[in-house]
Amino acid sequence: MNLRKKPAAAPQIKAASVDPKRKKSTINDIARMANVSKKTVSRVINDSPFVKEETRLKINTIIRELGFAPDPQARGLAFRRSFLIGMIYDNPTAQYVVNMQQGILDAMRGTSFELVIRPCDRAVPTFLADMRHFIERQKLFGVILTPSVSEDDRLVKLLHEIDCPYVRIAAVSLDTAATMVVTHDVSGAADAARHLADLGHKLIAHISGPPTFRSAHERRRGFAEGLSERGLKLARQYDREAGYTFESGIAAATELLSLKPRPTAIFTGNDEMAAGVYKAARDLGLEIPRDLSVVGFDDSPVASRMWPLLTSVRLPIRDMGRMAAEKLFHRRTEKRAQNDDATDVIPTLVVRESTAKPPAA
Amino acid sequence: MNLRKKPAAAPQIKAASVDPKRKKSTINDIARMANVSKKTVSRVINDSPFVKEETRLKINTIIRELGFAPDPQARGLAFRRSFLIGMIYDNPTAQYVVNMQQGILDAMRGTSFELVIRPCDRAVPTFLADMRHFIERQKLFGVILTPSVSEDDRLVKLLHEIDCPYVRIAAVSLDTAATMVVTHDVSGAADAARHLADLGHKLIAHISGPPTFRSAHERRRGFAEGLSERGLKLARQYDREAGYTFESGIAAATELLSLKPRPTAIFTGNDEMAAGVYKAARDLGLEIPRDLSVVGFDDSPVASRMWPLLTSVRLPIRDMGRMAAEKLFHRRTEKRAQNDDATDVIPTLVVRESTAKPPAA
DNA sequence: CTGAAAGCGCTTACAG
DNA sequence: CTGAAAGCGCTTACAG
Repeated sequence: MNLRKKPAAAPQIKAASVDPKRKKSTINDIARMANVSKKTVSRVINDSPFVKEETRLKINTIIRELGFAPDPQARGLAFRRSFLIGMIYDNPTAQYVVNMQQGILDAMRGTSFELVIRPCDRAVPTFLADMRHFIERQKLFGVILTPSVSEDDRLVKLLHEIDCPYVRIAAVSLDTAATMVVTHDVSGAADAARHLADLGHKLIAHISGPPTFRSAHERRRGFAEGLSERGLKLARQYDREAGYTFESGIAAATELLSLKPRPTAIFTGNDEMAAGVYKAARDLGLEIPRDLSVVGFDDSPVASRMWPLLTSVRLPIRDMGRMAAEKLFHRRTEKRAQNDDATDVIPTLVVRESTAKPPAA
Repeated sequence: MNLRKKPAAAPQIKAASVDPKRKKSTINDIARMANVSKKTVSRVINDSPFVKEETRLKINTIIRELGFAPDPQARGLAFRRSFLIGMIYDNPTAQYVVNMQQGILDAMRGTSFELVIRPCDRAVPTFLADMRHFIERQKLFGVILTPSVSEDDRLVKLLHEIDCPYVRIAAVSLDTAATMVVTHDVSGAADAARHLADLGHKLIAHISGPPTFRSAHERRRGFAEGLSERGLKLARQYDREAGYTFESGIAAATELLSLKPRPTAIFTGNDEMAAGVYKAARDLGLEIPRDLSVVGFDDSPVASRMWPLLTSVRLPIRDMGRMAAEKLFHRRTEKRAQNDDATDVIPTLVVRESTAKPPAA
């Protein structure tokens, strides 16, 4: 810590407000200058309706002139709740995490909240104890949960027990509308299925994510539904489970592509696995999209760095973060009514170069 | 002291400690039970040497039994400084940001600190005011700066003015050793140069990052130095400036590859631009590495998703985050001596498939 | 080595 | 609509 102490500069309040080392003003200073009690200043800060308009105006003017901002720590101590929002996540995709953080920060701009981040691992034995410790100790105002930790019922139960507000982001509604941002992965996956069917594919395979992810189920389900709309079926032997990773995508695709008849199209549960399909196809001498069409999910940056550019299903991650944070803030305000509605997000299919008509049989 | 709370087995403190809604114990409870003043408990919490060993033991036992953890907000209010570490960054690469966050969190595990994140844009007019507001309002314990915002002298000047401890991560030492984690990009870039020279390349080009990034200069300089060690020179027409983005990489590479004689190798300031080189090469019908060798910098995940796998220079980002945070913590302890040493990070060249002998002339 | 008092900057609970 | 008192859970400054 930098311990250099400079003698306090200007005692006068006037010149002091330009001096970077001036003592920051407090609610007491404002109260004194406005000739009211600090409690009244507190009322203004907290938007209490029980303040005469004239008083409020006077106080607000002084606050603005002094550039006063209430100390969140002091406020938190008295409120018995901090102004910290926690983001709890276990999504391994960096771009997802960063976009989500950005979205939450978008919503927090101009508020007195700050974002504290908390990656976690649901598999460690101390998971729940860690989360509880984190939340209670910091007296978090609330938390935002992203998949797959957002699907963890033990955690949500804990949140209720310790009375911590939360918003969950998930592929399907798992909770009351007021706590959910629902991404409807089913719909995006169905788009992918229709796209492939409409190109003329019949031998269509799917590589799904791990069963511990709800999104893996939803994407698979949506894909199957989309196919059946077009009179097609997801055949058992073309239906593989993998782990949302590049390597697991290679393995699953290698098996799939050695089948007879070989599928002419593969839809993967995320882009990482699609990259694995690319690798497996190349190793087998297959050309995309001539010999094989591929559709991913996420529209991550790799999707547009791959060659050929990957057709993928896009979710507006940043917007989702913003909406989740807004929901959390509004849960304590009069806007409750409108926030009791579910927040729905519909994915869109981004068609690029990795899909084409099936090879002539 | 170690403040991690273990869900300790409930002692005589009755069933309350199992009840999730129990009132959390405070320093007063501990004091009462230990038959000492709260000030003495405070001394134990803060590792003061002026406590009798016996007293310390007794108090620590009770603390452990009750699973007591001091309230960071109350502590912060009294200390006039919070237990929040800020990470301030403007690096656009998601993987970089996430790895850095992870590293900082690694160092914070088991402490009472939390990480608050703050992306920023040095170009907006309110940049300095925003940063100041952020730091002063939250009374941050300290901040960690990553490139390129770590190179901003105005910000560092502000940090001194408001007495905020900081650690800077940068490609070259810009400040006193105690505040720096230096990544020595020069060394990694020189490795890339030697690697290409040793393969037999003579017509070697470089695409550098934007001049606003110190790393862009250092990587270019290191590359030129590595070449000159091998008796080669970075020719003017083979030396291009771009923007660290995929698109700018495409543009620069397209120009470079239309030159006569065409360069047989390109070193790019980061992997994103290397991906751009891949694209440009493909569009021109050139095959990597047969017709063109490519080396990137960052060893980001795309490097091993591209085809052929990209040879790239790797920096241990997560470790760098951890080291930066440790430096920040230790600046207030007796370990000062050892932390006054600069922290040096040496990049390593990861050779993959994108480099080979130059085509026979 | 230990403690009683005052205070950090706010809000709650109560009173008017 | 407004205020005086007490308190949130800690630490500092002082005293012994």
